[in-house]
Amino acid sequence: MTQRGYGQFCPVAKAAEIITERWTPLVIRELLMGSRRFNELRRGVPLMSPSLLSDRLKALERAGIVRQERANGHPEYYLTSAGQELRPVVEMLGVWGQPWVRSRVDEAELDVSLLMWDIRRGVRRRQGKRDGRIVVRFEYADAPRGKKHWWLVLDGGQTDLCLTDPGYSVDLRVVTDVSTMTKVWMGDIAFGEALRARKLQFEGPAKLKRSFPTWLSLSPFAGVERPER
Amino acid sequence: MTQRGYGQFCPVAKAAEIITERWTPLVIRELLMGSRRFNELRRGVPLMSPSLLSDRLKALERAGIVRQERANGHPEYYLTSAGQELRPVVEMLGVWGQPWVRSRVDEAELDVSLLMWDIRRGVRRRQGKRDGRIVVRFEYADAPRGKKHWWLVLDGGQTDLCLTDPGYSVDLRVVTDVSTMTKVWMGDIAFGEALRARKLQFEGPAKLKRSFPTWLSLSPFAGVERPER
DNA sequence: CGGTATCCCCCGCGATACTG
DNA sequence: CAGTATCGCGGGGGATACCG
Repeated sequence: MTQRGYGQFCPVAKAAEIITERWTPLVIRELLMGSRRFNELRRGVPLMSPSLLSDRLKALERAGIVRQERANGHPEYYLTSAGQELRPVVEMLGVWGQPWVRSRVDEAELDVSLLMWDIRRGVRRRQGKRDGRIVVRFEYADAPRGKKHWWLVLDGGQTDLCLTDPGYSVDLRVVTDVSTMTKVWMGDIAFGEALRARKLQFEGPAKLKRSFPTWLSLSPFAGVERPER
Repeated sequence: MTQRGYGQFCPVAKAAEIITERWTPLVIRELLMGSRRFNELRRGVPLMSPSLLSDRLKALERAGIVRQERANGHPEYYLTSAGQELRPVVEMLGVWGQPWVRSRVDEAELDVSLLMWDIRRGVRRRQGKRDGRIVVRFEYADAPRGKKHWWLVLDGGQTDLCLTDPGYSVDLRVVTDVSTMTKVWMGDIAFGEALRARKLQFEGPAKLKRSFPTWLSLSPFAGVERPER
């Protein structure tokens, strides 16, 4: 954004100088979503180069938005209170963007890894605790080689995501395609709707099939009303 | 911002692709503030080149945020309803930025023209109607040559701003410096405070002096609470 | 007044490799 | 895992002039 500033004292301008730099809103989004570690942040913005992420984190630190801390030897990035106050800004951005997104579901932007990473993050943990380990296997026929099969392992409140068979027996199989699962996660189509249209199939115990949609949490913007444009 | 997009389907990313491009938030701010004509917009973002402004307006039109219309022969730019829905975003940006601005009042960013333009826009019109024409002369000793004296002419609900004596008799003289007037307008210091500190002086009928602060409207963010950072 | 056209610089950022 | 280092290019955007 060649951010030399706008030369204006207006608060909108001053705020924009910092947080509307390229990638920065997305980095803040990741931090707001709870990502802490460098590579964790990277997974949320996979197309951003590591050096640029590093630059941005430093810029945000200088701006008083981010603070780096060490947790058992590892650096972690936290939002300061000033950073947390950006939540409404990012939220409004997403709320505004939701109808826009709906109008064009760009196939080129479908990204299984990103989707699965979001799903992993959103899983409501409590479920895992009640029923011991649960292993869900996602199968995307249309995903690129090496990204077709995903294992989501819920165990004792912890959630792991694997691209290689962790060896546990699979409790639930979800067979679908990237586009459908993305739309479901985005709130564009309802879970049951996808099932009925046979765009998404389930295999497993009835009880698990019933509870699955309750602990698979959708995008934070899935519920936003989307009036026609 | 080299806006090739972020390659993400997330609504925050999609929204950011459009409205966090360089200058765009400020252009939207100007439109939200009621600017309609091309050169009127330019005055709000004086450091932006006209070709770039033109580009951005077209991009915003393509994005469905702005619509160009012709009013008695002259092109005017309006926010569509999608564009108007950006008000909370820009507002939150300003509210967030206000404390940041306070911490550094960058002298280099003081701009009399911008300030006077903002003041002109904010003047509550009704006053002019009641009392016929009112001419206020602003005198900034520290302003650059040719920008020291400003005439604000309120006449029949219309407000004009001149850099050359329009010839009318002056009803009220305001003598101050750019930094002080900017701080007052930003809500950093109260009007009375500036008066008491003799950083700002008045000359004119007592009645007008009393009413002046009531129809000189301050920055939309003047009232925002600014906790220490 | 309301923009276009052009030119060119510069640096942001993408790519890739590498290190502690 | 958590970043740095380096390099090169592309094009964004600043400056300026000009046109309808």
